Amino acid sequence: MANSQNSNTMKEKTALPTVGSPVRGSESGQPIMVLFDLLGRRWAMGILWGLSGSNRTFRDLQTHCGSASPSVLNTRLKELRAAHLIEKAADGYSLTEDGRALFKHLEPLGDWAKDWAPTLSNKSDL
Amino acid sequence: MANSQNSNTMKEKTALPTVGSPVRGSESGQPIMVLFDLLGRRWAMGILWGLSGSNRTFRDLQTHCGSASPSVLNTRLKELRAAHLIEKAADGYSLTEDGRALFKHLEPLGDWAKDWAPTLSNKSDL
DNA sequence: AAATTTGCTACTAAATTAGTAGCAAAAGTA
DNA sequence: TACTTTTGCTACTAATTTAGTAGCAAATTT
Repeated sequence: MANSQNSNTMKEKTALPTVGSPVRGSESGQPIMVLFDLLGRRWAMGILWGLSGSNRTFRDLQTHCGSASPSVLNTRLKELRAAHLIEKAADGYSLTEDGRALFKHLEPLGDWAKDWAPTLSNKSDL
Repeated sequence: MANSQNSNTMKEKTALPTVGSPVRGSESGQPIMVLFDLLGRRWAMGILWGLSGSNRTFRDLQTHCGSASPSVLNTRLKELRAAHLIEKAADGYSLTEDGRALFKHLEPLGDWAKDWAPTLSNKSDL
């Protein structure tokens, strides 16, 4: 299959967030904001979530992520790889050590969200 | 000042994420994805972060959030209020109980990010 | 009662994402 | 070996979201 991505194929418009530089959503360039910029991009967290269970191929991720268009999915995969949160394994994409560590912190949010989410429909007053 | 926002002034195009319905970034409508959709929107996490220290007025948030344009900031504030994560107090916007609980889970990410972020510049190979 | 500050709304431009089509390399099959 | 299917993308246009600027009315301060 076409693994045509060599080191400098990424002709992105969107800069990868880096420490010390202003990122989308913050001028500070503080680590937490860099992280938030990255994770805030569409499908980013969904990908991490999807890979937490098992490795997945591109096509696999595509269907798992509902309807993610290949262009966005691929862009996000590149970014997450550049951020060393995911990597390519023999059987598809997988979380790196860093990615797994991050997921550990993200996971509790899932449980919290289960309690929180229902209140949206109930208390909703806007 | 103009508190012209009565219950149904929100003529948004973007739907507020709710449980059970597909959200941006996921078709599942699972709580965690609803949360991610909400938090993933530009400035959302930055606002929570900003309010975690102290209450802030609209204008205050604007400067704190770097350069957030009033339109986006206001949209986000409405969404976060609808999600019961923030609310209006006498001295500006503040986190609700839910918001504070969520922040408790988000906070550790800040520490983790401090260790992770530097590796971006070092290991970067894309 | 001015002057200033606050909390927005409105509008246009720029950036990001969605969505569809398609193709070359790899893998599987006969 | 030749053929078929699957995988991993790239390219392109349309739709949606965000940025950015201007401005105004209510509240607050002087």
